[in-house]
Amino acid sequence: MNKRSGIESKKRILDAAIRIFSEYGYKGASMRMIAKRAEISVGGLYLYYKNKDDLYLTLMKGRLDDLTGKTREALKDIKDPAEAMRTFLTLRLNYAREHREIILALGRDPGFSFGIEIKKKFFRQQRNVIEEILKKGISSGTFRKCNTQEVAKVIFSLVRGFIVSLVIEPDALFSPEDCGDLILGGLLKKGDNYINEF
Amino acid sequence: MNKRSGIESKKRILDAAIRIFSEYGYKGASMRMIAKRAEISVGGLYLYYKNKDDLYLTLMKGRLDDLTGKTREALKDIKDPAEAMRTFLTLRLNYAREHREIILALGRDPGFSFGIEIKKKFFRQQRNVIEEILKKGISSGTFRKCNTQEVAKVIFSLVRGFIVSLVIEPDALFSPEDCGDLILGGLLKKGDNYINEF
Amino acid sequence: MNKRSGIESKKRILDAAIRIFSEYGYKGASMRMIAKRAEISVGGLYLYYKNKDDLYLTLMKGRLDDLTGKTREALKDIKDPAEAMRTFLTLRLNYAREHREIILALGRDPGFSFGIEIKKKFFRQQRNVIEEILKKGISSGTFRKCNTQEVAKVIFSLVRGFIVSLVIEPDALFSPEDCGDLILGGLLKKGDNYINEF
Amino acid sequence: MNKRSGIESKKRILDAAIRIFSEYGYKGASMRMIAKRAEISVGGLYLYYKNKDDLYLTLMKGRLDDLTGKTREALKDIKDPAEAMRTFLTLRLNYAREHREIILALGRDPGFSFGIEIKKKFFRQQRNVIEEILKKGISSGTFRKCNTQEVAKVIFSLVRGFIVSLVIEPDALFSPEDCGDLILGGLLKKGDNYINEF
DNA sequence: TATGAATGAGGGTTCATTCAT
DNA sequence: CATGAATGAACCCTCATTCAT
Repeated sequence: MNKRSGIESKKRILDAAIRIFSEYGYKGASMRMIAKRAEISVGGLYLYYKNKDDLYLTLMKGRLDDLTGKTREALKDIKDPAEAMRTFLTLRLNYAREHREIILALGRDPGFSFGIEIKKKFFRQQRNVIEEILKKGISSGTFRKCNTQEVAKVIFSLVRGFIVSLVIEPDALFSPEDCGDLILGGLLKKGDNYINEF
Repeated sequence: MNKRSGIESKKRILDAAIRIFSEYGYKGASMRMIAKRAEISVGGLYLYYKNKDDLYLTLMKGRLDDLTGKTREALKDIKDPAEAMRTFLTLRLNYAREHREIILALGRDPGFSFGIEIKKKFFRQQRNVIEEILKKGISSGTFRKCNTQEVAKVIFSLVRGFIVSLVIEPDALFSPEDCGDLILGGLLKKGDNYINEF
Repeated sequence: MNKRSGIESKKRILDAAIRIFSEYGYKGASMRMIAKRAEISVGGLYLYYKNKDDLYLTLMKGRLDDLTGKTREALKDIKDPAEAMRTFLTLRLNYAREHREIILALGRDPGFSFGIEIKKKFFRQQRNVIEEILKKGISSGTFRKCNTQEVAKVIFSLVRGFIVSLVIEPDALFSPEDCGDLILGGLLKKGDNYINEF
Repeated sequence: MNKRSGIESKKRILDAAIRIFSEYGYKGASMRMIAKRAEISVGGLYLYYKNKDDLYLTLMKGRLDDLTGKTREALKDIKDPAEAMRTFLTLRLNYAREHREIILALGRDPGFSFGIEIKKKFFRQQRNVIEEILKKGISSGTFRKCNTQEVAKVIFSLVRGFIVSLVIEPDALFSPEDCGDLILGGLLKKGDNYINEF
């Protein structure tokens, strides 16, 4: 029996869990797998987490709160809406790449309902951040008028899709710069009048 | 024992499977559930499909090929790149909404590696469609010059994200029109010169 | 895989279960033990019974109903209360001896609440049978007046104690005859006036 | 770490154990539960008792010896056999009610064989007490002649059944007085000659 | 072509017991 | 004396898969 501090074990488990969950999904991950990866016994897992759900939820909640915090932090001093949008995109996309596991686990089949609530909350927060940028951009005259709520959804979906690509086909990943260019400039040449009442 | 033609049974199973897989995910779905929904015996399933993987794969392959076909069909007579892009977006987004099951199953936890190949092929095809539109648009002078491969990825991610929303939070769904406006026109006001060398 | 009829398997399981439950108690018995004794696989158990509780309850309910039926049957044509009492005692005590398993399982720790209800119902029925005999005996003048409810409890406890002896110390078993003698005649010599207002 | 004397801890554990065992049965009780109730650590339990069995056995042995002592004490100065019988019954029944825990634990599923020995010894002692009363009663002419051994078993079973009622259905409890009346006087009216050669 | 009883590995979880501190 | 983290076997239960019918 390796004696370890409780705190250390808790962290080891969390680290192992994020890896396993992101690799196999909630259902596909087994407590035995997680225990092995955490180099702890099966029973040991239950010393720190009430059950599989608890482990999963704790995991998600913690990591998501972290990302939310980082997002707000990065944006708080940026005045220019276009730059803010680029920053958001860059931060979000890079974070996804660097913290593959959390983000992967996030997109995976939870299989139980409560888990979804935590995610929804997070998604709402993210969309709100985008919408705020849009509103500022419109009122400052930088952005055209648009349905901020809808456009926020579109941009958020874009980020979401990027994340899914992390799981399924990493070759589909794109650069934050190109993404920013598209979002800000659109496809059409300037002077083109195709766009409705944009 | 219900006497049925093999072909009919095969179809019944596929229909049942798509429903169950999309509702519970690959891991969460059980052969018993599928058998029950298909009104066939458990053993009967194995008469038509080697195993769970085989059933899942056959399912995906068939439905995805169908969607690919529909996409090419809808686009083949459209000349204007902007309209083609809007058509693609509309088709793809609506298809996702109308065939929830396939698309959900597609986005859900496969839990085994081979399934990914089929998906990747489909995704590649979809991206190619987008890229073709982009190239035509640029060469016809309608679209600005851009890295078509990268931008195709961005647009495809957007669609992909839309689909994930179907599972996780349907309130995040947006309209194909708003989406088309953003993609085509961008956020910035005309005349704005923020965009690099776009 | 041994192919057997469902009904046969169901019975085999019940037989195995009664043995295991009576030997180890509800908690002490494991589904694996029962499966092994029934010469079936663990999974097979669950083909016929939803879970451990279900198996236990089905078991108890069936056997208890059987005993209740037998009791009423044996008593229904006996007119003489003293003979009825002797018959009841003999039947009950012999049944306990011959169906050790059920009765043992009955007295054992259920560990879950619903099981108790079934037992209570059975016990109440048994006490009612006794009380009826007492009432008839009193009204016919054969028995002295007494608090029939209380005395029914005493006699029932006696039977209950006999049963417990089956588990714990079979040497403590006594003959139905001696038991009948005591209940009917008491310890005191005739003519003795010790008894209160009996 | 609470500093306590070994003796005090030992007692605390025993007190906790009796409560837990009587509430959940041997199998249903966990060492953790007992530790918590005793306000000691899990490991602490094993400082005083080799294992769960040891704890259980020590517990039973101690409490049973105590009851045996009390029984003998109460009876030693009573000359009249009828009164002695009433006293025994009253003492035993009340003790069961007042020390529910021990008695409950006693009647509960031991799940392992050694525990039975201790109980058997106790039961033998109790039966001997009854038999002595019977013998004295017969030789003094107060009681009819009877097979003392058998009748002792009957009476002891009665007590035993009373105890089981404590667990299963407390409504089935009866008063020591009514019980004494039945045992001493029987059901039949005086003058009745039904009883064999009693 | 079809059935469904049977299997057994593996899932989540608990718990008596040990041992470094 | 005392702690409580750690262990691992065993528990109940599920499920993909097989096969006699």
